[in-house]
Amino acid sequence: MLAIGTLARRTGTKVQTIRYYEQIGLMPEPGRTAGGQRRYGEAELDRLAFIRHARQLGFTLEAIRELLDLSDHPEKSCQEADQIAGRQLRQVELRMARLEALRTELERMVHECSGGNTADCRVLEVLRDHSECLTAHDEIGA
Amino acid sequence: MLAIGTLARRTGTKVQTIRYYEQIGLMPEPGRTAGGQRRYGEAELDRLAFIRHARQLGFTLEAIRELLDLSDHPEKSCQEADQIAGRQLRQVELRMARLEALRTELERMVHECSGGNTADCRVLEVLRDHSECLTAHDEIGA
DNA sequence: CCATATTCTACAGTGACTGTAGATTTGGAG
DNA sequence: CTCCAAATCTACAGTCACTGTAGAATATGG
Repeated sequence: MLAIGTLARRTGTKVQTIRYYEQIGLMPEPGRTAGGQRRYGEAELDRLAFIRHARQLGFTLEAIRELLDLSDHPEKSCQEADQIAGRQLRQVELRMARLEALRTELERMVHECSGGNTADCRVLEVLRDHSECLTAHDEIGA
Repeated sequence: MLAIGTLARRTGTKVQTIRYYEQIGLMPEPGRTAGGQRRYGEAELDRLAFIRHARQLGFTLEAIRELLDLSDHPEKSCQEADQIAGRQLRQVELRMARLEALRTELERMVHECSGGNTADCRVLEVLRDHSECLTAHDEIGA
């Protein structure tokens, strides 16, 4: 029987995060000791590891909820899981493309800055005038 | 004199976002009509455009606050602005490296999925067992 | 003058946690 | 068995950068 702290250490999760997952229904309500502390088994450890790994791959908790549901029903078609992963892949590719545009622009800003005073700072100048940008970077939160 | 909606349209910002920027002190309190509606001038338009552009480049509002402060004092050294931009560049590069690792892993997952049922779905299998990953992807929120 | 569009304030909600306060429980040493 | 420090408990507020909502007031064109 594993205490919540052990589970946390083994999966690289904060204790509060585990309780949060329980609260939103991603993790099941575990058994309790007489004193009211949570005790977990191996199944819960595996489930939490699954969740954390999916988070590391950038899946949202909603997507993870679906993946866990699929994983709980081995007779269901794999197609859905494949679609979720495919969607995630396309999102990652999109974010990379956007970041690439940002990188180019930032590099240019930094390299062109000659180090005088802010009156003719290249960094600030580019920020002031969008038309100086070579690449398009229209979305926020890329 | 520009109404808040005009400012919003011209800069691609939501009206509430402009009020939010005012609330946190990023935008100044503008003049008001007799009826209490906000009216802006060109200076505010420029300032908002600066903010939005910096947001598109991924700067946090805190970094933008510093950049605006530097921009307001043309006699200060450019060095600080350069450092902020450099920091942002390194962050973007880090995020790109992480996303690259994710992309590799997701691609592998999706391509190896043969389309049976979830019992032997490659996507779910990889999520279940971290050791199957070829690349390291340790940080969440990359 | 009136209808419609815009703006106002104030507050709650988002996602995915993280942090805090104050009380209780647990596990091991003596 | 007693004591103590570490871990855990609940409940709630805070983070970031917005976004959405309700209900009232204001502005504008016909």
